[in-house]
Amino acid sequence: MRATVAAIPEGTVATYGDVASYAGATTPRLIGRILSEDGADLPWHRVLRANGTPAEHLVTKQLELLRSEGVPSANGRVDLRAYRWDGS
DNA sequence: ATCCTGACTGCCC
DNA sequence: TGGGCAGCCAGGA
Repeated sequence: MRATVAAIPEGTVATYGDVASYAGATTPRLIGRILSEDGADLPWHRVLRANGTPAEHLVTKQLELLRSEGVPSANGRVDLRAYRWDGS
């Protein structure tokens, strides 16, 4: 699972649901939980919610990091249609 | 064993 | 568009 998150290409993002699916996690919540505990060394900033917005606590920092990677965040959220990770 | 909480999602008004 | 509701997993009190 941690490997899955780490595999997310730069300049790309994925939803908790996606990561959960690719990583074999049974529920998205598990992803958030793991990330909050073991996500320190992972590109967690590339993981967003289903609507393209990051979690309240991270909004600022996450969008900043993404922006520096080439992922334009419009109006506090990312354009999933264009930057969503396809899983490969 | 039970209850609460949390970086979530999808479905249904 | 926006809000409510029920599943989900793990760890701590």
